[in-house]
Amino acid sequence: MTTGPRSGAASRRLPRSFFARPTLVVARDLLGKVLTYDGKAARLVEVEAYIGAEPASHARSGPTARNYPMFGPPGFTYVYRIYGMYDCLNLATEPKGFGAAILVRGAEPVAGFNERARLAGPGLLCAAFGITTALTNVDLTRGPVAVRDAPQVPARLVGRSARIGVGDGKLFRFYVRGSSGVSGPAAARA
DNA sequence: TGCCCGATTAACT
DNA sequence: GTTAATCGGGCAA
Repeated sequence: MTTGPRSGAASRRLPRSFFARPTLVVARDLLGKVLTYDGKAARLVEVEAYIGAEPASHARSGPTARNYPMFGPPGFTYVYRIYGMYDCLNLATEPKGFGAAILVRGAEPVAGFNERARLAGPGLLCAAFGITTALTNVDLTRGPVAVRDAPQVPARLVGRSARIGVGDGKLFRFYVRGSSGVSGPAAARA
């Protein structure tokens, strides 16, 4: 996999307790962690938080056949299809009576991808991984999709901004400054 | 049952 | 900056 003293040993999955915290804290801490699925691995560099019944969230109208993982236990996936053609991966957070999840928007390839793989953008990331809505509501602590521990990104490299494609001014987007795995124009990566 | 539109992306002008 | 691709969810009727 990666180089380093224990390169062969796969790092451990993040435990349920990692996700069972306030969503904004989980979002910030997810930067630098490694998403794995189907022999592929990528370092997370851009995420967005969606918390409760705010208008921008799929949870705004309460639980439905699509969004129910947002209302379920922390540490499960929520995958939805957007514009009829792209899938987006979310990670449910917080033990709760309201819907909350983190949208995985960008990552840097670590292993298992071809050289041209592009993971900057939620639709592209899922397409590169092969993640589809069939993988919604799977347990990150036991299922085929996992998030593995890795060193925290230093605060000086963490950017925060409004969410992409969301009109409100909430600073719920977190990203790694300067990373090629961050979506959007250059200004959104600085 | 129909209509509108979206947590997107790429390919235009 | 604008628009097409493409379709299921949510709400009005």
